[in-house]
Amino acid sequence: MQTVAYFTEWSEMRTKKISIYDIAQQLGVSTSTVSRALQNNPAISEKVRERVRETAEALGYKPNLFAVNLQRGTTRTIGVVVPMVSRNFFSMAIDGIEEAASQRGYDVMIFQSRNEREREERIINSLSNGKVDGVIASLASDGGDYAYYKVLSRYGTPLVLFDRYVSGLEAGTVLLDDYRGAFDTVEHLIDQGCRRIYHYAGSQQVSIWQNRRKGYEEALRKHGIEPEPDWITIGATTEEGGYQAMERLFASGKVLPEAIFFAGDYAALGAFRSMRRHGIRVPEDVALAGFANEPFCELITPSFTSVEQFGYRMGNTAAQMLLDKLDGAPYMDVVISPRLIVRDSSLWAKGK
Amino acid sequence: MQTVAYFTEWSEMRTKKISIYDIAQQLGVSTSTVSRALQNNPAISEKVRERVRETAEALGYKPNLFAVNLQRGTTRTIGVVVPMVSRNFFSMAIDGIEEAASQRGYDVMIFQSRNEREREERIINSLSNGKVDGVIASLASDGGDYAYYKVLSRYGTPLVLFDRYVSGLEAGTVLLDDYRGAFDTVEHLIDQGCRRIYHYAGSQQVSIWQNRRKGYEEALRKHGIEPEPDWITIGATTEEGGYQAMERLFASGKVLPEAIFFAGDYAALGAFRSMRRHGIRVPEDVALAGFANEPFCELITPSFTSVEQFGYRMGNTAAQMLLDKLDGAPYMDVVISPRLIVRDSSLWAKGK
DNA sequence: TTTATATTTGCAAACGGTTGCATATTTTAC
DNA sequence: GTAAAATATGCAACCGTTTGCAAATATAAA
Repeated sequence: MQTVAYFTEWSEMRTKKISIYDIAQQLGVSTSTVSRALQNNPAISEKVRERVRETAEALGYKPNLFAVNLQRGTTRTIGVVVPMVSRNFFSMAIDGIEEAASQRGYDVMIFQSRNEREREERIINSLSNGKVDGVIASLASDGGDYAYYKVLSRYGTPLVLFDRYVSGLEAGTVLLDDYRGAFDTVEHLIDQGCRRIYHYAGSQQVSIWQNRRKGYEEALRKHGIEPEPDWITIGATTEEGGYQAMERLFASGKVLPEAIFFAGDYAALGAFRSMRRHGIRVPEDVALAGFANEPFCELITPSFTSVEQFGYRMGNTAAQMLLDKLDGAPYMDVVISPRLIVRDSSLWAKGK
Repeated sequence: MQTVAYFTEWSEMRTKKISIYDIAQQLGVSTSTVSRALQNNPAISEKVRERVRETAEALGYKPNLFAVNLQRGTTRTIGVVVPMVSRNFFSMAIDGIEEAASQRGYDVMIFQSRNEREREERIINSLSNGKVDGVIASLASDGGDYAYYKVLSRYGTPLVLFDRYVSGLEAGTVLLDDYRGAFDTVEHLIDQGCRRIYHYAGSQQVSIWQNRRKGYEEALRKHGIEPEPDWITIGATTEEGGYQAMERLFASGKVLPEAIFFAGDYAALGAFRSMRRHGIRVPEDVALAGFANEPFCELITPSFTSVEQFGYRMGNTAAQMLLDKLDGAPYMDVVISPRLIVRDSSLWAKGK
């Protein structure tokens, strides 16, 4: 008969889920004994514990995590919210997070905000229902009001922000010293003899772009150079953004700067392409430095000077901090020092 | 008093989790009514449903997912197991998976096998306890016995394999036509006039490296070239692996090939570095082609010929397939066609 | 008004574990 | 041999929802 055939097939396919009840029954003990035995509770005699373990193994028992979580109110899972997993910096950070988490018996859930506020808000909201024990996030870049992050602290879900952050949130932070990275880079360009140094910056709503800009400005001032307003362009730190900005500069007919410091490598790449199209040489005509040390920086010709952000380290540190917090430790604010990596694209002096 | 102070502070920090019980109490109805109302069950009068919704909103109610999951036996979460999230191909795939999943209301958990069998086995085992509704995986590369994947089907957890797979598993697959990608690449090299074409291959335990090798061999044979055994080197498809292999070739003093087809871009990169160290020009002396179309391929000089794998598409398709399977659809086997992208590194003819 | 029929709601049993407390059993001490 | 202490196990409540079934209330038909 049809039904029987179906049933047979089905029951062959998957073995019934077995619970502590099944073990208890088989051994003629209570479920509490089984539960305790499985947790190695010394209240249960070694003999019984051993037999329970054996039958559990034999039956292929796996605890139902939802029952456990429901009871314990904890998930041993952390949520990670990043703009985009496929950006090298973030995938490195996730690598570091995953490593720390798995080492300490936690799982990792990944969510992408795709730099959209609304999406990030949905994610954070869905994360506040106990799905995860804690959250690590790098904010979406379009700035504004991040009040929705407060639902996390309201529901007692710890939060660690890395890379991009905003003040006023109850959270631990793992930040890069963006100011310093920018400062060092610009000072290096000045060392090369450049004085008219432009800056391509990201949205000033976001901490990291703000700080890089400040570092840029103050490095100039330290060396007696007052940056003029039109030396700074604000735009998306994407290849497209950099390309368009450069094209506009060419179209304007203005004299080119001696160097440009880009707040991101991809923007630098876009601008570089535009320069090449116009026959401008790097670094001989214009020196160029980026930020993030994307893998392509050392491979492109000329290789790009950039700032290493230590993504793996940042992610790993953020995860450690979150897990420590879950163990009762207080929040911390960690600042990681970036490293300027000088390559060909900024060696203006040499080009002379 | 200390204790009181603590308590006050604490109670200010986090509001008590509120449950349907609280709503029920406030409204003087039963929890079943609330539960049904929240699910828009028509058995509950519109009036009551409305009031329940309102108070739920007012109280900031969020359902406890563990209770729901425990009851329903489903998690709306899928697990993803990849060798390494920071490899471009995989982070693109994860991007695609996350997109498909979030669109259909699923969450994504990420696990890294780091190409270690033992680690992968632990992950798969932990995934079979109902933590996720289904699994998408790309196998760890050190080959061998993948029997541990069978626990998934035994527990009724659907599985979709992408990129790297192994036969004999009950699973859907999303694969690249690696054979075709290799075949096209090698034929292109032959077009360029190369005949002594070497191949740097990955572990022959793994489907993708096997197929790329086959594609290589058959393309040669099609054009009347019989590949000699020492034309093929097997090793890790990493920068280091490629570099070392190339150094060994130099050390051997043998005559260089006209072209080398690498099973991976990073291996090609390593070999390229070795060549540069020895003053060998690409493509004039030796043409070179890789596989994966890593972002650096188009940026390096000379730009690298490679094969695009459509990571985002593969991940997205795998996720769609898994979610369809969860909705009762059957497994499928999808094969995606790669695209050869010819760049400077393989233009041997031009170099002549 | 009474009875039959819808329409609403509540009771209580799951789901699969954990754990405080009581009970039963064994061991030790007197 | 009995009381006290230590050890080993079980009972039952609980975590927060869902849902089959019964009960209560409202509506319609007779």
